[in-house]
Amino acid sequence: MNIGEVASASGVSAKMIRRYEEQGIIGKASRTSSGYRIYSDNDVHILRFVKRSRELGFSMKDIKELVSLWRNKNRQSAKVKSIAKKHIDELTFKRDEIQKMLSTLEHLVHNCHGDNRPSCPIIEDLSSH
Amino acid sequence: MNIGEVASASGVSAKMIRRYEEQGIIGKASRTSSGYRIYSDNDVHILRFVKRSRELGFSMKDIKELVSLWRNKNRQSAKVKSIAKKHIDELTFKRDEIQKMLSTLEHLVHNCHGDNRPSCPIIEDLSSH
DNA sequence: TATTGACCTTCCCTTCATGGGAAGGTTTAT
DNA sequence: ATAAACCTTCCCATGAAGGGAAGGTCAATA
Repeated sequence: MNIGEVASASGVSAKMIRRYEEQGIIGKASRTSSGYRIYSDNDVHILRFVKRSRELGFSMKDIKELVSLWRNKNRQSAKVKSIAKKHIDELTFKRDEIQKMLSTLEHLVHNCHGDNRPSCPIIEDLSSH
Repeated sequence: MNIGEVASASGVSAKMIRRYEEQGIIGKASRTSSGYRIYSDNDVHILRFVKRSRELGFSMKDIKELVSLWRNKNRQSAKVKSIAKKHIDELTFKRDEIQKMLSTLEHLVHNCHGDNRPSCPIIEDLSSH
């Protein structure tokens, strides 16, 4: 398979496949005599793993480690679990930060008439802190 | 006040104050004969407005508009409200995406032994999608 | 066989908000 | 006078992705 084929088979763009190769997340693809990258079914599998990891919000740094644990038949599940736990903590923090913003904004929006007059609790909040 | 003084008075870094000026979010500061920027108390007020808006997660593009509405005594609160509503929708979407990731991850982590054996439902999820 | 279109290659730029740091000029206090 | 603490502009980095240019390759069709 060339890069376009493996891209549509995996759902990862050709652009990102080249970038993952640069970053050492996937191995360097072998090349045809004219320089085109060549891929196998196994590469599709790896790329799907990366894609699923991204969907769960893992950073590329974490994914690099997860891929290497995946390939390591002697891995300790404790290592995988600790990466996932740390990620859960980060996502929880982000979600809570967003929730705090939302609670404030919803309150302000609720109290704003939203008409053609200038009086506006949203602007008042922004200018009074 | 020079930029360092207005930075500590407003809580916005000198770096960002210069950038906001570049982006047209705040007006161009006047200068001393040697080129140093000069600020007034009113500039502190504007910078705090910007800072508070960032704390509520607004984009710089939105903030530019909010600042101009703030200054416009003939503004329509409906305009402010619509910016805030759109932002609420975006934050809600983000929060929900994160929540979906969290629900999956929490389930996986819960089922992972986290010991020195390789068997791991987290890795299995990632490699089976 | 020649052309054309669809692919591939690398390289650089853009996003978004922010920070780091270099090189050089200014102010202030000792 | 000198040193510390400022200021200036300019370029680079982050993280994950995309846009697009310039040029090479491949395959099908006229």
